[in-house]
Formats: sequence, C-alpha cells, structure tokens
Amino acid sequence: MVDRPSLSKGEMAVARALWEVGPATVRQVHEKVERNEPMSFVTVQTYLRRLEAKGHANSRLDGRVRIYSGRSRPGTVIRSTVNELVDRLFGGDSLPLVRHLIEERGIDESGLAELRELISRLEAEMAPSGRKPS
Amino acid sequence: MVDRPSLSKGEMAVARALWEVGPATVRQVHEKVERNEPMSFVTVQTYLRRLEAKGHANSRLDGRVRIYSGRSRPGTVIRSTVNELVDRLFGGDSLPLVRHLIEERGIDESGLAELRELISRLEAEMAPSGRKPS
DNA sequence: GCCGAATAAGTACAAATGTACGCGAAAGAC
DNA sequence: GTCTTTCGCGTACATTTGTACTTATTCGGC
Repeated sequence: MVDRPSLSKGEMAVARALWEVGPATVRQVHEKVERNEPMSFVTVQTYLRRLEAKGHANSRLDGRVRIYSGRSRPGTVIRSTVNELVDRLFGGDSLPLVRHLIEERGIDESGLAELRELISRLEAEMAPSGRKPS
Repeated sequence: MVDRPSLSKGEMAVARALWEVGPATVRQVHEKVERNEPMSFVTVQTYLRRLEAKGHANSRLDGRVRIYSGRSRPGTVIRSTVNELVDRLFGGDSLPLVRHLIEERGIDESGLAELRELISRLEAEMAPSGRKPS
C-alpha cells in the first residue's frame, strides 16, 4: 500500500465531500462542500488538483468537464490520520483518546449500546485465550 | 478561557516534551524530544519561542538560560486538537473515531474493562432521565 | 456564426510550518 | 585576562497550506 502524503485541513474537507458524492465534477463537489462551509469554486478546484497530485484522487476529462473520483479509500486516510494524531498527542496510547472522546464529546444512547457490544465482543475474543491484541 | 491558536505537528511534539519535563531549559526539552525523534537543538528553540508566542508557554530568563514552562494545560490543548480532528474527519460525529480506535489500535484487557465501566456509568447517567448529552 | 455562461488550467501570493544558520554575549577553563 | 564553549536571539528560507484571480476554451442558445 502506497504511503501517500497526509491531508491538510482543507484538503480533508474536500476529500470528504468527494467520498460522499462519489465520482463527480468540481461543481458537484463544490456544492457538497458548501453545505458545510463556504469555499470558492476555484478553491475546491485547487484542492482537487492537489488531491490528485498526492495520489488521493483520480480524474478524467469527460467531454468538457473533469470528473474526479476518490482513490484512497476513506478508511485508509482516516486510519493514518488518526494514527498520527494518537502518536503525536498521546505517545501512541489510544486509550486516553477514547476516554476523552467518550467523556467529552457526548455519544448518544445507541452509540453507547454499540460500544458496549463492541467491547463485549473484543473481551470475548481475547479473554479465553488470553491473547493480547497485536 | 483564551482560545489560543492550535498547534502544528512539530509544535505539539515539543509541547508534549515540555509538559513532561516541566519547567526546563531548551536543552532539557531538547533532550526529552530527542528520546522520540531527532530534532536539532535550534529547532526546538524555535518551537519553544513559537509556543510562547502562541500563548502556550511562558519563559523567564534565569541568569543566562531561559526557562520555559507550559502554560496551557495539556488537557485543554488536547481537547481542542481532538475536537478539530473529529470535526474534520467525521463531521463532528465522534462515534466512528471511537469505533476505529477500539477496533484498530488494540486496547488491552484492563483498558477494555475501564471502558466498559465508563460506558455503564454514562448509560446510568442518561437513561433514567432520558437526557441527551449536550 | 456570435454571445454569454461555465469550466479547466495556469498562476499568484500571503501565512504557517519545518528546519536551521550565525552572531554576539556570557561563563567557565586555564 | 584571553580562549573556548554554550546559549539566546534575530534572521533566513524552502515548502506547504489556504485562498483565490485570470485567461483561454468550449458549449449551449439565439
């Protein structure tokens, strides 16, 4: 798996929009982005170009318009971004971050239920054999 | 609470070192940083100066050496950094990040136990009144 | 076949970031 | 009291990021 450069704030916003709308023209991505924050059309254009340069997007010219599509999958990008953050902020230990998120950012009831289940599953997975997570 | 500019990658590394060693000279901070990654002494100096400029550190001249000390407390900085990340990466919804962290980064058994407890507490807190988290 | 709207693509440019040099002052060695 | 080492501090500078204008091109309507 190629290790593409990580994304900056603005790039991330555009990338997210692109992931959500799927292959799309600049205009469509722009519209998506603007639902969250104001950003000039040309700025979106620039970000898309940069995303492509960094290998996070592909594009092809369809007649007169350029169609961009995501290349890295969200999961991958998110993973490396998060990993970077965890390393940087907590020296690689993710528990404090999880604690922080749960405590400070409010997760609703169904979210809590889901987490409870997830935790049970993991405990069940490791307890019998006593295996540690890799 | 003043809203200080957020920290960049490098600044964060130095800030963490500063928090850990407590009030210290550039040299001491540098030594701490270098335990994790190589970074030139003067670079650390620069980061410390920038941290002070951004209001995250204080310093005083003690004779000939400058003693830096953390100003913002780690919790505060971490909170805003994490919040920013969650907004950018998940549009403000922290659950996916939590899920990701728990699933992908391996939390050990005692960590899981702690989380389970935390979740129970929160569920107990909100269930009776049906109150949603702010 | 000309006009305006839309678009791609090049370019611009200030701010932030990463990384560091060099000078002058101070402190200790001798 | 000079020499050397150690610092602080100002400065530097390339790269990345944030944000956008401009120019040339094309398409659809008249």
